[in-house]
Amino acid sequence: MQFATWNVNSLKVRLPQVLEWLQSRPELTALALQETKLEDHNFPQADIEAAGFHVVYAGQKTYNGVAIISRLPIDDVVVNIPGFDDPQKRVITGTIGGVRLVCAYIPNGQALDSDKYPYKLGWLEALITWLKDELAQHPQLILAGDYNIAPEDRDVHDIRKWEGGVLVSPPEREAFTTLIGLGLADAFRAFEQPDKSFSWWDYRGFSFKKNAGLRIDHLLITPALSQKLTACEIDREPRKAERPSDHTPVIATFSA
DNA sequence: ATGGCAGGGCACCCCTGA
Repeated sequence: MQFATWNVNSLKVRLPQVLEWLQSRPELTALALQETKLEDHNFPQADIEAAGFHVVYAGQKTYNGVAIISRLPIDDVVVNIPGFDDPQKRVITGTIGGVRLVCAYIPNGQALDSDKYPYKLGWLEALITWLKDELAQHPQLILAGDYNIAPEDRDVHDIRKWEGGVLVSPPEREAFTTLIGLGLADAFRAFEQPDKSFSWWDYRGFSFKKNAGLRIDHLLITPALSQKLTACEIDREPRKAERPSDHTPVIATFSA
């Protein structure tokens, strides 16, 4: 079993790359997508199903939007965070092969003095509250997505350029630590990894070429899945494509 | 310190991203 997360920054633009990537990874069970930027009536469900996949999605115009593409059926689908009134489409959850997969696009926050920053912190609080319930019901759970949080300084190419801003602020990192405190593990850090491993690079200033990136896309997993975890990697290849997303996929592999 | 790139809406300049 293999699960991945990828912020595609517009599925309309990236659909061919996503299908090509899925075909290049026949062992992948399911892929969590963020920033589809498509209203549901424009979602390319038929194209994805024609390629042999199951798919569920929840989107809106211009911003946000999430989806799960899977080789196995997707059951018990929930959109957004139950009990949290949010007009933005940022979460979709389903059960795939006995694994509860939560696909989340955590708010960016924009700036510490922006209204979007308290929205981000409140959003994280609501996610954590709801996740406690989900975890009680699903021993095998993955919180996959674009967290918009670089958990540690080693997840930032140059902390001096980012400190004092969103993605690295202490309250956000504390929310990440709270998630770990629920018993979740950062699948990527379960293994020794190369220094300067990132999942996002700015489009500007040749950031990818300079590897001036951040690690903000994560797969947090429950103890029952940690026992089965055999690998976790960031696939940098899609970032080299023409018209790439600024994010690249993160993949976790589990033994049966 | 600033802007730089990309996508989308909408109607070409603005918003947002990270």
